[in-house]
Amino acid sequence: MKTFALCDVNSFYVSCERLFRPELNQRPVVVLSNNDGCIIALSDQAKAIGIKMGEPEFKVKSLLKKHGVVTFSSNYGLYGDMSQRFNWILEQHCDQVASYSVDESFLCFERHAEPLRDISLRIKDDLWRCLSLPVCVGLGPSKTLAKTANHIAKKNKKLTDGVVDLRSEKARRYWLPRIPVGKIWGIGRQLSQGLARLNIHTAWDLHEADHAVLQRIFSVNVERTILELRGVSCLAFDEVPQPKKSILNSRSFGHSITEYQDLKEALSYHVSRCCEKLRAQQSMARSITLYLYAKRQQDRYLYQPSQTIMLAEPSDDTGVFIQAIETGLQRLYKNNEQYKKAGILLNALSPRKGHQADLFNPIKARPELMAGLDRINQRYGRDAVKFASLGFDKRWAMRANSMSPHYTSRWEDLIKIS
DNA sequence: TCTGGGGTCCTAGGACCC
DNA sequence: TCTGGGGTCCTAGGACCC
Repeated sequence: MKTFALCDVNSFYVSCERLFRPELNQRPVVVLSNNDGCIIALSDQAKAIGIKMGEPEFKVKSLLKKHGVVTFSSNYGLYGDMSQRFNWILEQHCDQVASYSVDESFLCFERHAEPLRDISLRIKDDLWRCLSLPVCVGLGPSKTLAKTANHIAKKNKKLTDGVVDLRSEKARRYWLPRIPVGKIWGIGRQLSQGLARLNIHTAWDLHEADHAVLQRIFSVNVERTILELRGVSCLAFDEVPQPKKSILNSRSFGHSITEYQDLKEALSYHVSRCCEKLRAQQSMARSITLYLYAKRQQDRYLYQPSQTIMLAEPSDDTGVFIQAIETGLQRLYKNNEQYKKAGILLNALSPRKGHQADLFNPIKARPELMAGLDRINQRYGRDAVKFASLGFDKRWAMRANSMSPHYTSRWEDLIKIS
């Protein structure tokens, strides 16, 4: 019998910052999103003050100040590196580890000598001892139950010691009626409201519901969730990450932008990042979409034009896509518009291997040039070599006013002990 | 004045075909 | 006044996740 475990780091970004600033361990700490916009990670102490996940920073500025909350801009270099180390430790305890996101991984146990609760507790101790990362572990016969168990462990750290096991019917009968249906993986706000109209309020109510009927009313996903709650595993383990089916890169600007040239530089930057990811997973793309965002009002962009361009054949050459930007941007650009954000989406991806060139419409591919570009930039840092259309002053650069050092990934940021 | 970014999957609807 | 049925493919948009 297979058992899934979900290991999830508590307040991951905050915990990464605290590793190098242990004096902050009992203090309220928050981490801001890109552009120092929203709060995307909070310590328990910050939650206790009443700060909420996802809130814009400017709205709680006075609260942060009043309680002396320590604020960080997000430092993705650091978090990415810590995430790798997190997985290395997990791999020492289980030979099947699948990273699900930067701060959580699924483990799959099929044969194990010890009780899984003991293994889970040891994983937890090891992560704390080696990386100062506090985690909770959820166990279950399906991924959804493992996720749910993890949620329960987080909400009841003292009672459960950070490990909850939902493999037995008895445990499910006890816990599922205590979980609001909206806390189940895959049930968001809309679905919770729809389910409430059918008098389904808790995870147990959903567990008991008729899956075929709910499939017709909602979708196959809801049906799958119900089966998973009953312990029938429907979601694959996916140890090897599947290649992405679309690749997106976008950023809000530090200040609004009106000039064509600045937009072109920003879009060229995003295309460069997208193409790097594309080549890293050995894919080619045939479709590129440019997005511009202008004027915000009450939670949404008023004006959000986009242009999709289909190439004659798939490519992974940054230069080819930069040319496409020019075409797209000329169609999109409006004089005097205040642009807030721009992005690039690559779609219609296919594996590079086995790619067949168009006999009648050849596009000059330069695989050696692109490979060289990637090698140089990996070694000497991002954009050590770049296309001229990226420009040189990054007038659109985002704000990041309280970034911590790149302790683990830049020589000059190494901690010095004197 | 100030509101993140990167993904996946599903569904509905239109175009098109026989 | 009356106007089929079935299928595929593509796109846009929404819901959800972290």
